[in-house]
Amino acid sequence: MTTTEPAGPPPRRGRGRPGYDQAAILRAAVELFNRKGYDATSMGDLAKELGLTKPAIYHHVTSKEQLLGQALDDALDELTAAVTAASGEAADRTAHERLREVVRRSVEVLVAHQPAVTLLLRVRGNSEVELAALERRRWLDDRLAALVADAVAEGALRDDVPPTLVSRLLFGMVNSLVEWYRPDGSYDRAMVADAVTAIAFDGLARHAS
Amino acid sequence: MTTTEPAGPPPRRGRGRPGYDQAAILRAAVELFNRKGYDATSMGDLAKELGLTKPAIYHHVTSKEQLLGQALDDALDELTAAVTAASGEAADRTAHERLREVVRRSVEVLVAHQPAVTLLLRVRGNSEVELAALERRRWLDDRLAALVADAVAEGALRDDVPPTLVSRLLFGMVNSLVEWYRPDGSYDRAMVADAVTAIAFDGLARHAS
DNA sequence: CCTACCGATCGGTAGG
DNA sequence: CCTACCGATCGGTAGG
Repeated sequence: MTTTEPAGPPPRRGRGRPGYDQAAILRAAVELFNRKGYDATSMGDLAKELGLTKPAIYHHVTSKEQLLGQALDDALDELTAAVTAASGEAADRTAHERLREVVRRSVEVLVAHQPAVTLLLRVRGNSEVELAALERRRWLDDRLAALVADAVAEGALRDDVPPTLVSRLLFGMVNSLVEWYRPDGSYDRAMVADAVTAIAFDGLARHAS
Repeated sequence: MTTTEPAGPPPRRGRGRPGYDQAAILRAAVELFNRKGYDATSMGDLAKELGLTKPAIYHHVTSKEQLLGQALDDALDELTAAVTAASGEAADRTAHERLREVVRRSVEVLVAHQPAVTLLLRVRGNSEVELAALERRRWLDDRLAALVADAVAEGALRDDVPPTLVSRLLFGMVNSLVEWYRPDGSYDRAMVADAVTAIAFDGLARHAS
């Protein structure tokens, strides 16, 4: 991880002019891409946001698409780590246990890396970069669907709904976090992870217990 | 409702040239907006899709933004009807019953009007048209959250998760349908509505019964 | 000579 | 419904 300073004026380095590094530009770009949409955001918008000129941005970055690609790779790396950490090395744990852990870890990644994941979930496949991201995302979806299928086969989950449908609805709920979650809002990370897990596995209805 | 002909070559009207009407152009536009994103779709793309020239499109349509606004209004009208039909006229039904019906009706609207609703769910607020749509959408979200709160207060739903959080996760799951549902796919409308309702209220876990 | 930038403008394309 | 265009703005780069 790079140092994550709070947003604000560019840090002064040495006695030169204020300077941004690649990471700071990427953060600002992702924030803008999410607020306005990738295509609706111009490099001029990004420059204005940073208080730079457009050419100054190209001193740090090779293209708009590269910024997108890096954000998507960040999100995909985190999600892949979450899925492989929880779903790999079966043996000693049931599919049901691994699925619960994947859900919890996914929520944590969504919350911790919300901007990048939000961008990922909106990708349409309009370029090579986007198509590559969609392919990695499909791989993740397949892993998750397989895990759900295992948990159903194991007898831990209801079998009156097709596993692929269960998987889509479950991770549809998880992914919907990016639409409203705000790190400074009323709910902290653990609370959201608990709520998602509880509702997904036990339902909204009041418990019989 | 206008006549909904299957997609295909433009219908011949009388002895003139092949002609599109506003509704046909709107359908094609919404399909493109969803496939590539609104901003990434040019009016030239739409013209090519329809086999027309760009100016020919402007014979039927006043602006790109107007096409967006009409699609968003369609989606919002349908969703508003679903919510008011199910949640209004309380008296004889519990909040829990009304909530279940809203969920079911919402799923049906999403499936029946998927292209327009998909567009709605991706709106970022980049223009007056989009801001107006977001405002109507917020009104719907508030109605849904109130209904969930009533059902919790009634004792029908679990009270260990804040009602606003429950509402967001529940309709996050419902709305995620637009990301993958295909009318020609393996699941029909009723099956999806049943699955969503069952999973949402009773959870993924196998029943004790 | 480096870094971090600027004013101006490139070739193309947007909506209309 | 087309050919022929407009004002503006796009992502990206020139020299200094």
